[in-house]
Amino acid sequence: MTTLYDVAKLAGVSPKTVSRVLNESHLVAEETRQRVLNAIEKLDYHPNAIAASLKRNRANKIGFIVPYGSDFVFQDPNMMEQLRGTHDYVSAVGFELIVSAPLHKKDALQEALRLTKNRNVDGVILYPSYGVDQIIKEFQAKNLRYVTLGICYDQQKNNFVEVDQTPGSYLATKYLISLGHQRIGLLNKPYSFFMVNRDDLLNGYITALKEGGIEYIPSLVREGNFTFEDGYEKFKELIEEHPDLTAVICASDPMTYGTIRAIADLGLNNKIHVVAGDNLPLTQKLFPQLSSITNPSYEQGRQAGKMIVTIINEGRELPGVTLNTEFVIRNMHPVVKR
Amino acid sequence: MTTLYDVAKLAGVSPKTVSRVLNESHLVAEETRQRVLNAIEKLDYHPNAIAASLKRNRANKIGFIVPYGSDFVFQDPNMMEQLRGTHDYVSAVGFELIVSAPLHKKDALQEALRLTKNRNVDGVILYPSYGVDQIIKEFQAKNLRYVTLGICYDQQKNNFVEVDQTPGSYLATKYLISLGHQRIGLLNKPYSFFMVNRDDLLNGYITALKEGGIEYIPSLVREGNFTFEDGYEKFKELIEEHPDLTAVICASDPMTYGTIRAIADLGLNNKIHVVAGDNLPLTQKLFPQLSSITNPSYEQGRQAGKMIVTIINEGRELPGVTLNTEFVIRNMHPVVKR
DNA sequence: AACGATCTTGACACCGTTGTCTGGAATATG
DNA sequence: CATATTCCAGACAACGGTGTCAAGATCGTT
Repeated sequence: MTTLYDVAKLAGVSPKTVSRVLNESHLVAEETRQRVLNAIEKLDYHPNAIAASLKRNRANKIGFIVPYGSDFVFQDPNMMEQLRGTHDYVSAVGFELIVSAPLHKKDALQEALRLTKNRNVDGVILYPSYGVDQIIKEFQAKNLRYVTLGICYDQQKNNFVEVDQTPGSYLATKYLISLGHQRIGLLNKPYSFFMVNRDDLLNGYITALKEGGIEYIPSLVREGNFTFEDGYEKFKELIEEHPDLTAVICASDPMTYGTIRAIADLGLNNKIHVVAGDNLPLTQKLFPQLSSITNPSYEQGRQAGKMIVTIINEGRELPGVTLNTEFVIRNMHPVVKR
Repeated sequence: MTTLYDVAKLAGVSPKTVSRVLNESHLVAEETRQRVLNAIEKLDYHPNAIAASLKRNRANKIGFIVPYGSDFVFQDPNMMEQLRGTHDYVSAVGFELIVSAPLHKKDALQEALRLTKNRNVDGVILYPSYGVDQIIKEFQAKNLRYVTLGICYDQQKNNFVEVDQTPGSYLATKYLISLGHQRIGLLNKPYSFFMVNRDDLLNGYITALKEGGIEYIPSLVREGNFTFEDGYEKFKELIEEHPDLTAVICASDPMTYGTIRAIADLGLNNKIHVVAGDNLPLTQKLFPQLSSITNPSYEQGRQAGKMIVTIINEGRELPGVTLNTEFVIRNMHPVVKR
């Protein structure tokens, strides 16, 4: 392969000058610059990114670490939206995106550490899961670059992009109440999962109930792990214990799909008012009639990408960002009360 | 950061010996090896992958290039399955996966070349699209490592993982005929899109019709670009021109979703027998009643990953691989004839 | 004309590994 | 016991760029 030296020789300049043309071009005379550019063109020269990385101690790569099997990573549409947001931002500013899902779940976070420590990436974005709260202590101790996505752990003051779901669930519940619903289920996100003292989704729900003068019945709330299967199972539990249920709010779109499937299987079509959880493009296409809490997944990923890049470039931690949820009404949904 | 030299000093050996311990450990005495390993542990040493890459001229990275905007890449579930297959294989053999979708579509393939030429990746997997047939000429001319995914271009003898969809569409059509269907639509993949002289999906369909003694009516076949939107539009066109249609075979799952939505919007629920195109996990969950052509997406991605890694390791081209489709009957689907 | 400031360029070392080559010690062979 | 072979370890250079420093050329200023 042709190197900087070949270009330098052809252009009759020093290697350093070629390097300058490739980088800080204002420090080189225009006439020289053109000579170098011609040589580059003639030789079809492409700078070796690895050599530059070694000298600069910069990989120009971001790791997107998902501590689940790849069957989750690449199948959860919500996660893909976040990944997409990250991809778009970091690639716009010259970083490559390395996606890593562990083959063995327990190795996931060690893999994140390894990637960072051996300089494969300049920093990582960590998807929430059990154990992340522990691993970020290591990142902090070793002064490594990271951002947590979707959540702020208790020991974090910085480096997170979280979402406050209070407004979305509050508005959704309000809306259902305004339609006359009295028994409203909530398929919540897993509280224990996050290891943080916060349950925004539930709080918005409770507040709205209170304002509507409706009793809060804890057994109307079930936790699920965001998956289709959990949506399916938990809804069945819910409707079994509360046959008078007329509406349900889902914490995620896959859970929404599971709920809809359960409703169909139980012959309850058009009997339950379902509110979706993420407002993903796919869901809007599949079920255009569903009102939905909006989860700013794409923006979350984008912000996380922006944050990690800034942290890397500025060499310091950054205060966390909190995004908000909203609620979108799609009136095509039949309103049925039993 | 600690380097090889620090470890060498602490262990009382030469840097090269540490390097040997990290790589070809059989050339070093067991007692020495332990001393080095202890030093590595004590210093929490992590080898600098970039330095090794520079010396070895190996990035240990694979590029997965999708010449569409990220809105396609990360939203098409079929593509994600392929990506997942690639991820699982390459990460199992020690490669990182770099996912790259261009921000501006026209730059996509140049980006693939750039990534490869500047040694960011050792090779790329190219998703089919306009222009790929041109770009692989450059890869071939420069002796760069690549694999095409899902298709074999005319000038290719090697380095592809294609899928022969003849069996799937043949069996699907046969099955529909056996149920008594006479007017069977086909929402085909885009023929022109691929720039190759082959339309396996159509051929299987035509063969089955012929065997069933049913006339092949070209206007029952519409091409779509795999998307939800195309499924929706093309089905509407189809049913408008052929109101006697009773069944339709879709080339992809997103097109299947579009078709199902169109059917619902037209009030034709349970009047059209739909055969899905990919047999994706998500589709099985959403619409468990659908029979489906199986598209070995995951396996395709996996094979492509295996192929590019082998090509890189052995330094030579590899004969292409052809995967087959099948057909899965799910009998829950109502059979309605009009 | 002398001087300093600015612009432009190059020499050189270095980033942190690994490949090549060499050599001594240990072991096997005749 | 001499020699060949194998095993183990180190010296050195190299991968292909970039940072630092220094220096010559050019220009403006007094």
